[in-house]
Amino acid sequence: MGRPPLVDDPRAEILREAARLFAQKGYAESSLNELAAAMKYSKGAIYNYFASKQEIYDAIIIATLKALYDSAASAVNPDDPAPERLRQFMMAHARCLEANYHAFVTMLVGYSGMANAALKDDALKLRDAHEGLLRQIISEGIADGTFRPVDVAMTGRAVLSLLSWMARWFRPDGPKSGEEIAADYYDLIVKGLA
Amino acid sequence: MGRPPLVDDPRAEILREAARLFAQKGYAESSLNELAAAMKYSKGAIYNYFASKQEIYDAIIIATLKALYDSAASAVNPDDPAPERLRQFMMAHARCLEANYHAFVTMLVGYSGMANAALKDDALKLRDAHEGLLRQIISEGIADGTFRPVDVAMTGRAVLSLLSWMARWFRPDGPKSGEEIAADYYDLIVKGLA
DNA sequence: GTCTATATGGTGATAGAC
DNA sequence: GTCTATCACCATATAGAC
Repeated sequence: MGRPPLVDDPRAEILREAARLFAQKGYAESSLNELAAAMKYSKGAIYNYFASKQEIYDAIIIATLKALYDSAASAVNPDDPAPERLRQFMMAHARCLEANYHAFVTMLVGYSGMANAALKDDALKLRDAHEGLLRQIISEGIADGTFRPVDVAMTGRAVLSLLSWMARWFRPDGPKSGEEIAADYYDLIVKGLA
Repeated sequence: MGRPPLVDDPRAEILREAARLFAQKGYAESSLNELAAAMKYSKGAIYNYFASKQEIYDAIIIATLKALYDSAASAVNPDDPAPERLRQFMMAHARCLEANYHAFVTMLVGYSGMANAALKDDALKLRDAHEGLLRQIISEGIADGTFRPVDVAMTGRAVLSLLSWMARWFRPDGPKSGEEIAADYYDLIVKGLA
């Protein structure tokens, strides 16, 4: 039998470290030399787990989108009224961003070309599923009269804009937690400014 | 006397074409060969107007931030009530994004490292001035009772999140103009969802 | 001012020993 | 599975003719 890996789960470790690096410097600006140095691996070892640099990036994006959708889907309780479900959706997003901070930043700031067509398709499906969940909440809120008759697509995009942009300015060691910020945003979007 | 330039304003032309390229592929993924080819210039000619690729990027960011601040400052009429000024601010942002679409995308998606420390400082000052303008509108709206007593910094960030994220999904040839979207967002943020 | 040709360095990826 | 050594390539940037 072969020699055991140096660490428990090399693939996961590589993805974690790569996300940290990509978030800091951007995808193209990060070299595999840096990645190898940061995790005390050699370039050769990395290529034993991933066929290319692009494959590492793709894996980060897919895993993060999947985590985002799963967190939203499991946080939203279908039996609750629409406003409460919207709150659950937003809180889950913020929690997920906080838990996968570097991956979210990578997704926001990095070059967004996915090489593998099948994976790109998966990514789009996950994003659509996630946004679809949100739109359904808004639609049902309008249908039962708890929300004003707003444009569903536009309003969904507004909610996702607030949450997505968090990756740009949020800091894990900042004064407010992700959930606190999501709660503030929920209040603002539901009650409005006036 | 020397030979005249091939085009009227080579520097501006280079910046325009570079923004288009950076927006499409990202900063690091774009090469000066591509840039030169796209504008039927040679690499050597470009280096006559900019000392480095980084200098081109920096110039795009500074010019865009300046245009954004100027457009907001000149659109907001100090004599109008806070809600109307907020509307003016948001509409100006959307107009500016539409008019400088590729530069806004470059600013959003590109690698954000500015090499020149002085320029980086300028960029931060412009951004702060722009955000300060927005916060003042919100503050005065709260002070005179037209807005609820919300957290000013948080609310300002929310408004800028909506507008900034537009660079990610807005398409100049899409069904709605920038101003129409800004108007929708204004309604949502002022009236709320409920 | 514009071009072609070139210097220089670092990148992603591979080969092959252990 | 991990490493070192190396390849082939393409990038930014420069030099110098016109």
